Amino acid sequence: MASAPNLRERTRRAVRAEIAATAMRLFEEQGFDATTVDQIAAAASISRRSFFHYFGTKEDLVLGDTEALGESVRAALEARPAEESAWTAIRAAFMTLRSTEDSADDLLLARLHHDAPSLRAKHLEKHLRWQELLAPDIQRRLGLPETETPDPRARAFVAAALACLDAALNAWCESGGELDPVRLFDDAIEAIRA
Amino acid sequence: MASAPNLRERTRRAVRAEIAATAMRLFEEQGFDATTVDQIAAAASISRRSFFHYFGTKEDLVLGDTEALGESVRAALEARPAEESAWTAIRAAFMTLRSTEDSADDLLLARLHHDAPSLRAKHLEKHLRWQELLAPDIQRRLGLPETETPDPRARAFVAAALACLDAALNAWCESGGELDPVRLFDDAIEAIRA
DNA sequence: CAGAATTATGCACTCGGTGCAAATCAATGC
DNA sequence: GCATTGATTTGCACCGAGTGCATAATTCTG
Repeated sequence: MASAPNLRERTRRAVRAEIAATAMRLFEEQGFDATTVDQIAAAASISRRSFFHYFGTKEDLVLGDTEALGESVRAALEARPAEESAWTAIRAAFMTLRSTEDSADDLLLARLHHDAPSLRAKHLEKHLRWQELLAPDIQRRLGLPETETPDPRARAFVAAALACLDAALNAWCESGGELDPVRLFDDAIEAIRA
Repeated sequence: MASAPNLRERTRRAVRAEIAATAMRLFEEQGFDATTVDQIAAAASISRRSFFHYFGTKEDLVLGDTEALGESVRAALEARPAEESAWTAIRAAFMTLRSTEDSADDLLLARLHHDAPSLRAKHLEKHLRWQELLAPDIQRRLGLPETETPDPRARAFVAAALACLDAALNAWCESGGELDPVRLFDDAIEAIRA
């Protein structure tokens, strides 16, 4: 579906994919910070300037399309029945993320996040963005009145849920993929609410 | 206390304070991102290179000493009675932060945080650091066994508490200092645990 | 006051990122 | 098939945050 609109779009996607692949190879070899954009561009046979036409920042290479993913989570959240509690609804919405990820190279991504401060920073900023996206629906489910700017309680709720998600994924990676991420997530929530 | 050990230390502190003051003035006038380090250095009658001897990054000007503050919170947390629950203990530890802050220019700081993405990023990284600092004590209070690397549940707990703190302070700032930050914080916790 | 230790400064450099203008190349109408 | 149009590629010059290094100025110590 939507495979070949025209040559332009096809090559654009292909080039983008190859840049990302090349970059990941380099990151794996030398680490994220030690790899420069010039190296990536050279390895992908592209000019430095063109690289920045495909990816706005170096971090974008490893942190996919934040906005699109956030929107999909929001859609999943709002698709849940209205009577569902905030926790069960957001839990279900997060579950939709699992399908897209391939556990094979997820460990690599996690390892990158570990030693690259700039990556962690952008990752957290992504969460801030999601916070704004998911807060309105959660606000409804918490029984709070609608407001122009999200209620701090809704914001805190979403941030806490994201914190549980991060902690779970982090522990899952540190275990080398052994532990069950869903179980870790549920345990984290349990710890907070107890 | 510890006022004048020698001239070196005294001038150092004085210069540092004046750099910070000058910078805040410029930030207030032009915004954080629009103010360059060269401007700050020039306005403080100091060389650009010397600026970086006083502050490692531009963000450090507005985000005080992360490590020291984190340590003080950790000390406050560990000073709480061992039987106290994780929530009440961490709440009490956070309260010790209130005394140091002067509500007058806190609103300015919050406004800076708002339109400066790099500041928000560093702020969140600070929280990550605190997470590691506070997790061990919380882990004990949650009745979890000791581990070398913190239990994800403890990490999630601390992150959630920090999220509540941030949401509360954020709402407090947006209200122009009208709302009660403690009340906001407690309400945020309540929303999560309900 | 002389020598050791800090601190201040200038300089050159790296790296991420952006604006601009010229060149290249695909899509479209004729 | 060809010219025009519009997007893409590229090079170039530039900026701003940091860093390493060597030198000069200054404070502390004997």
